[in-house]
Amino acid sequence: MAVTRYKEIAAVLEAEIRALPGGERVAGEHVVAQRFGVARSTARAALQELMTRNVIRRVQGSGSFSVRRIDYPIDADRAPSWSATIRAAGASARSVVVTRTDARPPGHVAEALALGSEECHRLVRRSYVDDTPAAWGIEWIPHDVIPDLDAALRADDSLHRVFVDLVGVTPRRAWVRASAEVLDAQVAAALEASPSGLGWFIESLNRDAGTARPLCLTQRWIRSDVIRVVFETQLASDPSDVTDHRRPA
Amino acid sequence: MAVTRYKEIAAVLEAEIRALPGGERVAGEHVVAQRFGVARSTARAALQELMTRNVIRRVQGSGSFSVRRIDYPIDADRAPSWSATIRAAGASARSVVVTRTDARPPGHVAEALALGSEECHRLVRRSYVDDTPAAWGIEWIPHDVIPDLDAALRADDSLHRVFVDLVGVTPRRAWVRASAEVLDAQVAAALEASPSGLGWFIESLNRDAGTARPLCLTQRWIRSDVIRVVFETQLASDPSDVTDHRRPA
DNA sequence: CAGTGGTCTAGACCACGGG
DNA sequence: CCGTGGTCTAGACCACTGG
Repeated sequence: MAVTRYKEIAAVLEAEIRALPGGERVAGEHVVAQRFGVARSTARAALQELMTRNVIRRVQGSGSFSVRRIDYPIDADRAPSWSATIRAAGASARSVVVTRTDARPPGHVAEALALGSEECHRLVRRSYVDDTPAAWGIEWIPHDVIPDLDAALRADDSLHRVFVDLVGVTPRRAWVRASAEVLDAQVAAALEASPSGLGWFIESLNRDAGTARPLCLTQRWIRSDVIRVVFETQLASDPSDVTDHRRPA
Repeated sequence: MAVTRYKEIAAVLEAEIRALPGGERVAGEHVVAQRFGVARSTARAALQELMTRNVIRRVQGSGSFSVRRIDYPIDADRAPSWSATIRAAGASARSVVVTRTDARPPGHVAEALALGSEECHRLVRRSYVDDTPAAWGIEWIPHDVIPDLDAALRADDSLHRVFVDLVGVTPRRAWVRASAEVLDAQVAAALEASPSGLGWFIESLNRDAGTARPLCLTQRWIRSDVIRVVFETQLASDPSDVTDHRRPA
């Protein structure tokens, strides 16, 4: 139980920073070194510690900033909407289209969407929380679900709202597969995250609640320093929830 | 896109270490520094990088060792058994009882187990993968499910086997709540993990598959450098089968 | 341009683990 | 005891960001 200087410093700073709102500028390495009378590398160790604990975010050339992490709950009953989920947590959300092309999806994606060998929309989007890039990934959408996707997204940047308002369907999560991963270099760059930062990889299929028609398959990486993903999953039948759609065969 | 020395070194070492089986001793800081002709702190940065990427594990006073991460899938169909899941991944598994007491569970636990104000078993266990502590947590078990838990666990260290063989029930996951967290100091110590290491917190309820009787509520922390938890809220591998028992009302 | 964080050196002392 | 990793110093140069 060795008490080390940099952890003492980290503890002091953490208490101070936790009281701050998110996005606030905090003391940098040189300032911390001076204030506590240590070498810069020691001050740096303290700030790195706070970064791994998701207390601050550091941007080269710019500074260190306090972080407010967002809870992102995933369960079957919640609407599969990035913007609605983020806004429910009290932050601002937006998504931008990076590319929109037509492509043949990978085998298991085509299968999930009940496609044959035909192409479908391949939509690459980046999503933000309070103007921080937090998610990046691909949405695979069959052509017959939304013929003119470009026009639809000009009307509303929320894919969920496009489904509800323009297509007239109610997306619901059919299945989700998720794991925590070390982000590879390409994804980390797309998310403006530190290389070998941690994140979530989430793959999920949305179907229409009424007809069970496959609407959209999402493959998405999420920065775990910005988003705290929480799974709340009913897996088997629960007497308090013995409904027609959840009972095992 | 700055190429840095310690990342070059990390890349070289990673390629070498990935070819090794798990638990193998690898070159330490001083050796790496000599081999690549850099200061020890640079060699250290390379090894730290490999640690955050879950390529190696470092133990003070002992050395650096290659790591083989285990996949731990969670889904409705799989038996909720630590030992069975770990062994299915090709590693050795065991669990030891840390303490066994009677206690009143927290409110939401009592509710999930359909208990009133009575006490139940509070079982603290630590579980190992290849003799590395990988999981630690509490199992809450009603007295009427297993009256003499001590005796039962002397017969078999797998709680799942106790349920199946001695109690004659079939545990199945009813719900799961999971999130990736920074381990707090106490849990990190119990797992012999580095403080502020990363891990999973998983809370899950098991019911008997036949009667839906609540059997056990588990609150468990898992080291993410040893275990790669994968969530599959999946109904069936074949999408056409999904509609059978999972179609919403 | 000044200030930030990122990398790196060449030393030092310490805590810990195992033989 | 020796070798390991953990911490720490007091410098240095660099890349990047912002005004």
